[in-house]
Amino acid sequence: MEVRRRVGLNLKRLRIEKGLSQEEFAFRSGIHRTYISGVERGIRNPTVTILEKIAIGLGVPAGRLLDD
Amino acid sequence: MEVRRRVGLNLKRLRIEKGLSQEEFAFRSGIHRTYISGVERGIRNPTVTILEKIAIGLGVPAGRLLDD
DNA sequence: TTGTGACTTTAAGTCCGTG
DNA sequence: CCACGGACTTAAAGTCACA
Repeated sequence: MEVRRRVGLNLKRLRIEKGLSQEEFAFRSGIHRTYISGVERGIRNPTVTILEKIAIGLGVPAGRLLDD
Repeated sequence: MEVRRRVGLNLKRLRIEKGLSQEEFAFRSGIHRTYISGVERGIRNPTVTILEKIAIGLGVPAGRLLDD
């Protein structure tokens, strides 16, 4: 519940830092746009394989997505 | 696929460092013992909420479980 | 450009057990 | 103490039309 929100905020922050829209990022990471939207809003509970895809798309270590 | 193995190895290493059996750790972290077994062997794809439970049980930040 | 509800398919996660 | 399997319930993965 709480960790999901953290992941979502980290993703959103890092994505915007990269200057990417959700749609652009979705394409880069190979995940559907609406799914990315759900992760950012903390309503999805992604698995580690999804976390890895997101991290690769952002160019950061996967662990960064779990930072406080 | 690869990230799962990493998580499993990290969990196993940290759990053994704590001197805990899978069963003891499963109880501490509130996860079923057979599931812990599967995560350690890399055949499970845990969600971030499970990752958090595991990290709390180990007393480490959740991101540590994703270390290389 | 993003949020949302609804949906089907796949896998997460639990519980019983065995060697 | 652990790997592993079968059967099961719940939730995630993945997609869509529309606001």
